[in-house]
Amino acid sequence: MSAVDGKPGLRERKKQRTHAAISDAAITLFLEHGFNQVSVAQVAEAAEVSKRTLFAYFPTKEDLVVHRLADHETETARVVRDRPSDTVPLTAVREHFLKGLIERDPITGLNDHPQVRRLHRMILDAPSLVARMERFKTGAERALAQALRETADTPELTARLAAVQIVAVQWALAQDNAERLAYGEPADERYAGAVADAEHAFALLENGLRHVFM
Amino acid sequence: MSAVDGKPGLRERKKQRTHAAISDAAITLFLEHGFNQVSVAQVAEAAEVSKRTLFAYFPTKEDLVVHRLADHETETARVVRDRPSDTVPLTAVREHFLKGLIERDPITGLNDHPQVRRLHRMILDAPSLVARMERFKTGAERALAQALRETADTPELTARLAAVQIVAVQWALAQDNAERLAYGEPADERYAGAVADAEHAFALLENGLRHVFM
DNA sequence: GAGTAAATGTATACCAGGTGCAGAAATCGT
DNA sequence: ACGATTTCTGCACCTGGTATACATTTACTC
Repeated sequence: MSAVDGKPGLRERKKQRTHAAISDAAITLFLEHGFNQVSVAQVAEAAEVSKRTLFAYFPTKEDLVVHRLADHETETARVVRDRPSDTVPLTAVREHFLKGLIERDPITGLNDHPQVRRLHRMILDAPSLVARMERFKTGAERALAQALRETADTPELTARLAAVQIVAVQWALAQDNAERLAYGEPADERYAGAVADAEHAFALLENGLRHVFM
Repeated sequence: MSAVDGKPGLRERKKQRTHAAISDAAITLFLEHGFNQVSVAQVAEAAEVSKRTLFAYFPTKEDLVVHRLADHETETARVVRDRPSDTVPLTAVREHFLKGLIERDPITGLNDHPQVRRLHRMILDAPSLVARMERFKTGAERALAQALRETADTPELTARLAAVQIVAVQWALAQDNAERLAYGEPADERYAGAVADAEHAFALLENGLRHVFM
C-alpha cells in the first residue's frame, strides 16, 4: 500500500491503464456507432478485457461516458466554497460561469470542437444518458446547497432553494448554448450572445422574476 | 372510433379494464414487496395477461408506476394558461400550490395517508423510478416554458429560465414536505410550516437571491 | 530469489427488462 | 354470420448486469 509514494506501484498503474483503455474504447465505439448501437460486450472485447472486468471498473454502461464529468458535479459547490471572503456566492458563480464561457469550457455548452459536439449529440440521442445527466444535476444541487449552508450560513431550506435555482439556471444556459452550436452556429460567433444571456440569467436570479411578469 | 359516443364500444372498454387491471396488480405487488423485488413477469401473471401485452400497455416497468402522475406533468403549465387575466403567472402558481397544500394534494408532498407515504418510499428506494421522476420534471419545465411564452409573451430564454426556476422550487418544497412526513410528522402538524416555507420560497422567486446573500 | 496471501481477472451460467415475429383469438362493420 | 382488423399470446432472442468458482498476477516476507 504505497499511498504517499512517488511510485504508485505496478498494480495501481495497471489499473489506471485498464481504466483508460476501457473508457477510450467505449468512447471511440460510442461516437462512431451510437451509444445504444454498441453493446458492453463489444466494448469489453475492444478493450481486450472480460465483461465482468469492465463492470468492475464502471458500475453501469452509462458510467463509461459520464465518469468524465464526475469532477464537474461538485464544481459550483467548490467555487462557492473557495470564493474570496468579500464575495457573495452568486457573484462567484457568475464570474466562474463567464470565465467558463471565455475558456469554451464544454460544461457551458459553448465548445464547438467536433468531438465535443458529437459527444453532446450522442448523449441527447440516448435517453438513459440524459437520465444520467439529470442525476448528475441533482448531485450538483445537493453539493451546492451544502456549500451555501456551510460558507454563507444560509438556513437549510433557503440553501436548497437557492441551490436548485442556481443549478437549474446554469444548466438551462448551457443547454441553450449547446443547442445553438448543434444548429451550426460557431462558438466564437455565439460568444457575445452567450455572455449577454448569462448576465441576463444571473440578473434574474439576483432580482427575481418580479421584473419579468410585472 | 367512437370518441364522443356514450358507448365507447366493447373493445375500448376492455382495453381500459386491462389497463387498470395491470396497473392495479403492479401497484399492489410493488407496494407489498418493493419495485425491484417484483418482476414484470410476476405483474403480468397477477394481471392474467402475457408479458408481451403488458408492454403493449406500458412501455417500461417504470411506467407502471409513473403513468398515474402523467396529468401532473402539465399541471403548472395549465395553471398559468388558465389564470385570470389580471393575475401574474407566478401568483397563479403560488395560489395553486397553496391550495394544493390545503387539499393535501400528494404532489405537494403534504399527504400522509399510508398508501401515499408507502408509494413515496417505494419510489425513493428504486433509482430507476427516481430517474423517471426527473424526466417528469423536465417535461413540466418544457410545458411551463411554453405556457409562459404563449400567455405572458415572455421571450424564449427568459421563459425557459423562469420555468426551470419555478419547477425546481416547487419540487424542492414538495420534497422537503415529503421528507418530513416520512420522518413521522403528521401532515396537519406540518401544514403551517409548509405554508410558511412555500410563501418564503415564492417570495424568493419573486425578489431574487439578492436578499439572501447580501 | 522463492513462496504465499491478497487482489484482479476470466469463463460460464444465469436473471430481468424489453423486442420481433407468426399465428391464434376476439371484436368490429356489414 | 362473415371477412377484415385489432389485439393477445407464446416463443425465441438480445442486452445489461450479477453470482460463482477458478486462474493469474502482484506484493510482501523471509
